[in-house]
This record gives sequence, structure tokens and C-alpha cells, in this order.
Amino acid sequence: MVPHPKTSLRKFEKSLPIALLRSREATTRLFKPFIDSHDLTMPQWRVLRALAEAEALDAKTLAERCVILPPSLTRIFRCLTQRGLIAQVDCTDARRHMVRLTDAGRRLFEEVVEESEPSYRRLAAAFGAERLDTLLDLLNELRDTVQNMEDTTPETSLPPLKRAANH
Amino acid sequence: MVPHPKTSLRKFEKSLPIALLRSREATTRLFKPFIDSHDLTMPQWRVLRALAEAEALDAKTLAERCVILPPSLTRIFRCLTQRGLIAQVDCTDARRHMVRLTDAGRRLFEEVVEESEPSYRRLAAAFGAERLDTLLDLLNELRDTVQNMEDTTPETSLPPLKRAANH
DNA sequence: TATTGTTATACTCTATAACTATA
DNA sequence: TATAGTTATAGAGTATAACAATA
Repeated sequence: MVPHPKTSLRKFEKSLPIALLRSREATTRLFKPFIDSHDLTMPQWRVLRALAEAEALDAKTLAERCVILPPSLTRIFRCLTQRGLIAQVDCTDARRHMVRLTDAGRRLFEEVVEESEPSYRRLAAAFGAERLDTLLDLLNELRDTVQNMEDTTPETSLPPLKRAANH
Repeated sequence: MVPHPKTSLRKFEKSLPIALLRSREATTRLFKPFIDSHDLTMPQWRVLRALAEAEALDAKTLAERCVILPPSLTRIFRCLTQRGLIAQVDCTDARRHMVRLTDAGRRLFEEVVEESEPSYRRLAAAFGAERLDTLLDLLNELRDTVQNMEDTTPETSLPPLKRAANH
């Protein structure tokens, strides 16, 4: 007898933040070994991935796209630069820290993509390629929806009293 | 002139782990203030939420459902118990740490739910209630799919060489 | 002997404020 | 004056191994 009441799991599974977290945890578990084996952390990998699809990006854009706070990004820049995976790019606005992938960075990126491709294909096959596409669209649209809500909502109708976190 | 190349964002948005992360970040931003204002962290909140829908749960089940590692859960138990929000429950298997919500814990849970309800409704209205439901189903099914893949996949066809993380 | 959970430890990320430099 | 990024700092989560207690 296992004391795991499976009662009323439905409501729990209907929680959006939790469902997102658990799904992410599952997919991360699937792909993280490939990232680990190249001594990369997940945030570092997101930065490489974002840079792989753009000439160069500045810290602010990367922070937003990769969901990394500026202080973390500063450390990641330092680390990836030391490893020769990214390099700074001159920018007309001297305040901006623009970076790009080096050749070594691009090689590493493509290596990881290649290695993880079979797992991705097996997932797409098991889940259904079209459903995966639907899911991705819904996820991106959800994000847009929340952003629009924030943009169009007067401050006063936002949460009660935004206190400092973790305290 | 803003130096944010919007080129080829499509591929980046097609990355499943990243799309999940960014969507979660957006929805978390929406609901976290309500959690913060009651001096709860998100993991603590997940534990309360999971317990709100079950008589009592043991640490292992909570760790799995809430995506929290056992050492973190131990700390969270200690904190929530000190605050009188959860209490230990006797279990026939003395190895298991079973906990339940106290009355105070349930009151707090319902308070948070009530306060965040308007935001949830606005999100459901803006995104579409049915699409939200579709999204939740897809997320839960994705998780199941990954789990099945892991269960049915021979160890040997798994990633190349699972080295220790962060090193 | 296997399972459950706690402790110990190191590292990373999260989050905020304060500061510097540039526009 | 506003913006971009870094530094500083505190705190929490992540992850692993080792240990204790129970089954």
C-alpha cells in the first residue's frame, strides 16, 4: 500500500504556473544531459542559443529573451568570454555590451544541437509534431497576452501591495 | 535606432524548453505579487497548493508534484511548520514524513486564491478560456510523454555520457 | 538490502540596491 | 535626466553525496 492519495489531482494540474514548471522540468530532464556534458549551465546555453540566431545581441535583449537577470548575465558573459565562446562587438552606443558567438562558440552550439537532435525527434514523434507546434504557438501567445495585459493595465488595478520578495 | 535585431526570432521561439521558461516567467510575474505579499516563496506556495487538494501527502510525492528536491523540501517543511501553516501527520510507515495543511494554512491558501482570482479571470478572458484549457492539457500530456519515453527507453540509448552537472 | 528523508556542502541563480559610465 | 550595465550582497534554489532510520 502506497500512501499517495491520487484524489483531486485534476485541480492541481489545472494550475498554469505549476503545469508550465512541471512540463519544463520534464523536457529539461530530457535535454540537460547534452548541455551538462559540455560543461554548460542552462542559462549559458540559452545565451548561446539566442546568439546562434542573431549576428550580435546586447545584454538587455539577451536578458529579456533568455530570462536572465542583468547581474547573472554579467557573470555569464565573463565565463563564456573566458572560454572563448563569445566575444564583444563594438557598438555605436558605448553603454551597450554587444556580444556575438565566436567560431568556437558556433561549433559548440552546433555540436550540442546535433547530439540532442535524436531525442528531440523521438519526442516529436511520440507527442506528435503538429501538437508540438500547437503547443509552442500557444506558449508564445500566452506570453504575448500577459505582456499586453501588463501594458494596458493601469497600475492601480494591479496586485494589492507589492512588497519586497523573500521577506 | 534600437540595436535589437529581430531577425530569425522564430527559431528561438521554437525551442520548447525556452518557450516553457518564458511563458512561465510571464505567468509567474502575474501571480507572484500575491504570493510575495503573504511572505511565501513560489516553492512554498506550490506545497500549500498541493496540500490544499489532498488530505495529507508525504515528502516524496510533494517533491515530485511540486518539482522540489528533497533537501529543499526539508527546509520548506521546517519553515511552514514554524509558521503553523502545515503539521506532521502520523503514518504507518515511520520513514515517511506526511504533512497536512493546518486551519491557518488553509485560510492562507484560500486568501491567496481569492486575491489572485481577478487576475486569473482577466488572463482567461484575454487568452480565451478554451485555449487555456487546451494549453493545460497539452502541457500535462507533454509531461506524460516524456515520462513514458524515459520509462520505455533502454539506458543505452540515452545521452552520451551523463557527467556531473555544473562542473 | 532497499527506501525515505535529513544533513552537509558547494555552487548557481534570484533579487534588489547602489554605483559608474554614457547618452 | 534617463538608460545600460556592473558591482555588491543577501537569500533561496539546485544538485550531489553521505548518513540515519525504517521497512
